[in-house]
Amino acid sequence: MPELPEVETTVRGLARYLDGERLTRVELRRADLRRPFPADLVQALTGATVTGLGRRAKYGLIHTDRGRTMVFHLGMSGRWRIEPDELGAHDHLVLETGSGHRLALCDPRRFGSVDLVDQALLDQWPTFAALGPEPIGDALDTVHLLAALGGRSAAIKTMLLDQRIIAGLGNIYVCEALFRAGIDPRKAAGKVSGPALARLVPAIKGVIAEAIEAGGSTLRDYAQPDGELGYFSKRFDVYDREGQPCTRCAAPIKRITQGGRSTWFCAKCQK
DNA sequence: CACGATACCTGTAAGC
DNA sequence: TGCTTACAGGTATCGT
Repeated sequence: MPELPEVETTVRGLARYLDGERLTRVELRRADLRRPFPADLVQALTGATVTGLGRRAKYGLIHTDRGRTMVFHLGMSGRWRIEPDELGAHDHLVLETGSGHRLALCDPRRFGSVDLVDQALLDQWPTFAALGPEPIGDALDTVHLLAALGGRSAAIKTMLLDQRIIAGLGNIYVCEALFRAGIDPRKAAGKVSGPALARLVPAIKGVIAEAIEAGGSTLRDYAQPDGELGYFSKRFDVYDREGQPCTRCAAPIKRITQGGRSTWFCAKCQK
């Protein structure tokens, strides 16, 4: 489910129910996701007031007035359910607010995670310290990509999924960005030309920004307990389109496996 | 160190 | 219909 745009949409949606709210009840319904929940999670959050929400890469941030931030990752299948009619087997963490809202972190595959981090130390938190620049904003530019990818022999597709190179790109948007930039996903990262990397930067920023915008435009769906989160509903150019015609040249889109994951691309448009 | 393979876990869809 | 297999939006870790 969630790549950066979906996490951003999720955080914006959660803010409407959590920002400024006191957490009156915190319930853990199992001991772990990918890792155990923090031992003091319930104690740390119960009675705390949410002072703001944020996002770093694919991590969502819920800041509290106790100086601690709940950091959540949605993994492959995670989402927050708003005002669920009833809780199911995959609703692992439940928050209730002073205004009477109830939110449940639902994650069937349990690849997600929840951590508690001192807000003042967030940037130094090892997980965050290792991340590359955000794909949107000024931090990502051609100079950074030239430096980060220079001399690397792994495929550009695989490198772009590495959160140390760029923080927040996932399989969908890497495939889409490489298509927009006209870059063969199989090409060694260090052999992608400067002009191609210069095309890649706006391709990445564009596809991410459009996806966030699309998510934001369907934010009202967020309030529906079983509603989808408003994923990039626009038709993808290549993702999950094996055998279908390229939107630019009509050649059939190909699917290959790289690093154990599917890559879709147009062999004619991407060199 | 760089890189590829594998593990984690459940649901869904396709194939036989 | 029922069983088996492949695959899914991510990340950490283990070999080589």
